[in-house]
Amino acid sequence: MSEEFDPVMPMSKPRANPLFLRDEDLRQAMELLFFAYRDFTDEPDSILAQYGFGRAHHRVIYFVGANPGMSVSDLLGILRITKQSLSRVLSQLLKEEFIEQLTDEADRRRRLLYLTQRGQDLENLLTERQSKLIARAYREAGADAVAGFCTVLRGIINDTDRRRFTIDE
Amino acid sequence: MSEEFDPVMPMSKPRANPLFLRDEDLRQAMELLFFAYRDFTDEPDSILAQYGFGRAHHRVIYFVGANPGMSVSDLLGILRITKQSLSRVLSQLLKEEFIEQLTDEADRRRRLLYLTQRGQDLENLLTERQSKLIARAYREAGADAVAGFCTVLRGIINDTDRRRFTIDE
DNA sequence: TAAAATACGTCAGCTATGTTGACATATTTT
DNA sequence: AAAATATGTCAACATAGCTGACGTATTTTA
Repeated sequence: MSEEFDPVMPMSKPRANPLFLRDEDLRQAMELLFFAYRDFTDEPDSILAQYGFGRAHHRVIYFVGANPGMSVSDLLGILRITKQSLSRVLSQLLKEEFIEQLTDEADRRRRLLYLTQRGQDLENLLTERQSKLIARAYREAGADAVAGFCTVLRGIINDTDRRRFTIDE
Repeated sequence: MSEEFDPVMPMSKPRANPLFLRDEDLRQAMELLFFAYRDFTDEPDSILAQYGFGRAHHRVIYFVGANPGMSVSDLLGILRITKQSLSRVLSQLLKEEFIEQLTDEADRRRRLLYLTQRGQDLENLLTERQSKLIARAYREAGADAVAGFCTVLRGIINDTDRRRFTIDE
């Protein structure tokens, strides 16, 4: 039953050309994603904890910061969680004045979301930390690697959300 | 999207380094990671749900599958959760015979973890799905992009765990 | 214009997965 | 013999998902 694989899994670079994909290469990708995502969220998580917030609050703050005036249903579509789940964190953020919502006068059913100054400050703090991590990795890797990084990640994302990311720029 | 503020331009070296990192590029990276990780875990999550398992079970099954004979503390070190958290999922997996543990005869305090046939079957199913997603993205992106993808992700991972991924050319 | 659909919110309860802290047991190291 | 290590367990708690039911305001549609 035990396959006698290497316990520490030394992995090698995918070799060139006709892109022959070994199981090992694919496993490496999965582990890279696991470790990178774990470390990517680590520092924000500890900052948020000081505010009594969690990663769910971060997501809301991040996306509202990136898309000021987005509606609640826009946000639900991005996060892919239920409105009941969102409600819990959003209510907190509204109550503690990190986010404010204004009725859309063009469709008064809709509530448009904005960061308050407080929310903006927290967003800046969180994004700054993550930016530094990414920026360092980007600089060390170089422009070509960055392009490849983006290309592969886009390929992992479903067709619909992939359209959020244009290739040019 | 608002570009009225510019919280984090990496202050370091406006070098001959050709990599101009704009706030927008860094935000794109964060969003790519968010969406990719969300979609990467989506299909396994629904398979696991049919077994009454969650993502935590997947991690245990995955890493034990990749490192047969690893100890409980090895696993704790990778997952970075408390032993109490691990205990809950590990106990379930032992009880339902997806994992078995054998006492290490060289150090009888240690319990070495292995997948049972059942565990192996589930691991195969889950890994197969994720492999297909990654393989498609890899093939569409090409070998150079794949290399860049790995390089950047390695750069995001902390120094210690980064050593798991050696580029032995 | 009445009915249906949409956008949003809320109450209640459940599950999964993380946390601390305390304590126990077996085994190995000092 | 004492200390450190590896593992396990009990209890209590928090975060963040989920389903289902229901309510209200507003817009769209038949």
